Amino acid sequence: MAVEGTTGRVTRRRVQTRANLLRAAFSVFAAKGFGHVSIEEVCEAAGYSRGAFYSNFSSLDELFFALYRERADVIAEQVSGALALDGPDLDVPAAVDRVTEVLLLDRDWLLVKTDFLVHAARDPEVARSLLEHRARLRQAVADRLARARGHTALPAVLGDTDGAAHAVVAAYDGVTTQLLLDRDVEHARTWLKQLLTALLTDGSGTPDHTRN
Amino acid sequence: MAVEGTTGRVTRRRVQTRANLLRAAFSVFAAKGFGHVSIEEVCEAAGYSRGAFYSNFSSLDELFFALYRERADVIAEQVSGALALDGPDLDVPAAVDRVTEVLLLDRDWLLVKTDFLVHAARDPEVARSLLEHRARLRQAVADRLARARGHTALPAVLGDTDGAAHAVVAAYDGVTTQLLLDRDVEHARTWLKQLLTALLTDGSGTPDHTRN
DNA sequence: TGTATTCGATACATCGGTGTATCGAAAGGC
DNA sequence: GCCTTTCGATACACCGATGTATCGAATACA
Repeated sequence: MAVEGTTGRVTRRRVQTRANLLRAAFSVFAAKGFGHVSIEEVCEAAGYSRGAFYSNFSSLDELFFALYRERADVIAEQVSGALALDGPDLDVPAAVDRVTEVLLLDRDWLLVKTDFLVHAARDPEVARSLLEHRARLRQAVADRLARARGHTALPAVLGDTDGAAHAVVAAYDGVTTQLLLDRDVEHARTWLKQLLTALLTDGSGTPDHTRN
Repeated sequence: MAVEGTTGRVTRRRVQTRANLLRAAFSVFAAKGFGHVSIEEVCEAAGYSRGAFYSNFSSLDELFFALYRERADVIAEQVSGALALDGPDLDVPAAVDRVTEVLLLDRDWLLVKTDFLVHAARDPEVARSLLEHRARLRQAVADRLARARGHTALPAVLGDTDGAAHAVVAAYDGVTTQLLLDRDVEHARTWLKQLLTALLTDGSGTPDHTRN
């Protein structure tokens, strides 16, 4: 069944097991990667039988999708929060710091996120959904940049705030790729800050690199 | 068998079938993604039986790895070529154009490459190998930038040419991510050029964006 | 508390993929 | 051209995962 049209009954236990399955699935997906995970593995990790699984989801894809949406929404909120945190204008560098802190937090999430990316890259429908999600986040960045206009002049090459927001996302994606390989979160953070600084300002900052 | 220590005989047919298997595997991997591909599928696509497969490779992973290395080396050569193409100094923008052209050519390759990335992200051994490969490419970029020093001043935020090379790679990775989703190669190219320009110079360029 | 209903565990049939062993047929050396 | 060696196709046994059907247990509602 898995998909309910009408809510027959409220069922308290059900939401619990569903949550447990999702949580366990996250670990398993992060560890093995989507495509190398069986339904049974997820069930075992969660401490349920396959009966429970099929009662809540109709396929691994469905669970994976649900899992991604849930976590992605949480992250999006955190980012929006970090962006909106200070007053009506002011301090791009500080905002950069906060956002960087939030974005490069959990390696497991990056793994799952990348898995979802390659999944979306092969399914136009999923790709649309992911593009929209990215667009929303990017818009939040653009809005934030617009509010800071005048304090920090953007380089002309990127165009308006929208172009700059694109650049910010690209920088994030780029740093993510490297982080997935070298597993050095701290370095990734400081380096993302540098990159964003280079992109969003016209000069002066402090270098530091010499890494793999 | 699959792995030969001593070359018993030259065997002309063998190299042919091996090449055929690799070529077919590339298509299949690009279409379905590693982890959703069976040995049988590859064999069928190549027009061989599983006997041929096991005679040439010992596992799907081995084939995938061989496949990646082969293509990656080709790309690396092309990039190096594009970088070294003009005289002992001169014209960063032109080099950017050429490299951009080479890098964002084949979507299928980007798909396979990303699959390999997530694979490497979960296997430290593979990650090491991939990091080294990336380091070599990045070094080529750094060398090229060093040769252009004086013509175009780099922004101080990135540090030396090495830092700048890091930034170039990150920009490429970032644009790749977006391209995987929106499938717009032309836009990705022009945009990568913009990004690189923004990163490698201190000012003045021509904007153009308004995209998803 | 009783009872209708939902949830999830167990059992079963099935299917697709894997790896190996065997054997006929190509291909290279002479 | 013969004969040896290698390559790859076929056949087989096996396993793990899938999806469904059934049934007992847990839960909401009266």
